[in-house]
Amino acid sequence: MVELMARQMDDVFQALGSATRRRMLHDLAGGPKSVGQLAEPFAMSLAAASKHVKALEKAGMIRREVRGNTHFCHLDPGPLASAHRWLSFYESFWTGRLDELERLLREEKGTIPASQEGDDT
Amino acid sequence: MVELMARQMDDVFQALGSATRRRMLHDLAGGPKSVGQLAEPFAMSLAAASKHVKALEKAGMIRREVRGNTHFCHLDPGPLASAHRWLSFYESFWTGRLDELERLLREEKGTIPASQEGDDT
DNA sequence: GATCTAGTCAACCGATTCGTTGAATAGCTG
DNA sequence: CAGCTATTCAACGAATCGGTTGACTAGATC
Repeated sequence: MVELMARQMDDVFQALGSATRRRMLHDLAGGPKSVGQLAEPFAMSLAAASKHVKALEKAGMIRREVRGNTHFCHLDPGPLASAHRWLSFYESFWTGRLDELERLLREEKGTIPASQEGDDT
Repeated sequence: MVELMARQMDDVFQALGSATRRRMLHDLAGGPKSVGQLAEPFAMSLAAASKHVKALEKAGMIRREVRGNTHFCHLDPGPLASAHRWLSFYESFWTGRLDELERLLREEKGTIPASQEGDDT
């Protein structure tokens, strides 16, 4: 199941809404890193960086593997794929394929994807 | 120029980090809507909805056309395309094409001057 | 002109965010 | 054991967020 509920989508996009965390994800694309390694590029306390890691973890984009003293963070691309998929809905819009967009909108009238449904306040 | 600066990316992802605003974007995909029309699905004051619209506008995802009394909002897909493109960097990760990811990372070494630690195995 | 409608603005409030610091935990090392 | 390393946790403060209400502006309508 690739679709995430609205709440999880909130977490994912909110996590992505920080250059610090985007940079961390990017660094993680090169392979697993410890929290300390992730924190290194930034002029902030380790505790602050640790909170960013926690935010990414909460959003499901990081998987933590505690080995001895150090916590290794692995990138989990699932939520990124979900976000990408959510945005793809609008792809026909920026590629100019409005007919395709219209098809998507019509098709959707029957089945409501969770990623498009905002329910709470 | 498709790339946005980090600050603008922050605005875009932060704007997307709310189910309310995602719903507004989705409604806008069907065509331009007034602020009142965008606010209608939600159990919140018009002023609150207006703030959400402003957030989307600040992120560049909405274009406003004031005609007489009412403000018509048009979807501007540019920032969505940027976000989509940003996420595409990780696409090879979730499709399992790790070799492609590695190529992207290597290719990027030349173009990005930031203090990134090079750790090739 | 009076009034209704569409929307913004400013002030306010409670919750959350983003950073700090100092203390605590747990593993490694001499 | 003492002490270093890696990391979290708790408390705090400033800033921002998401909502409210009441006042305001501007266009439409009678």
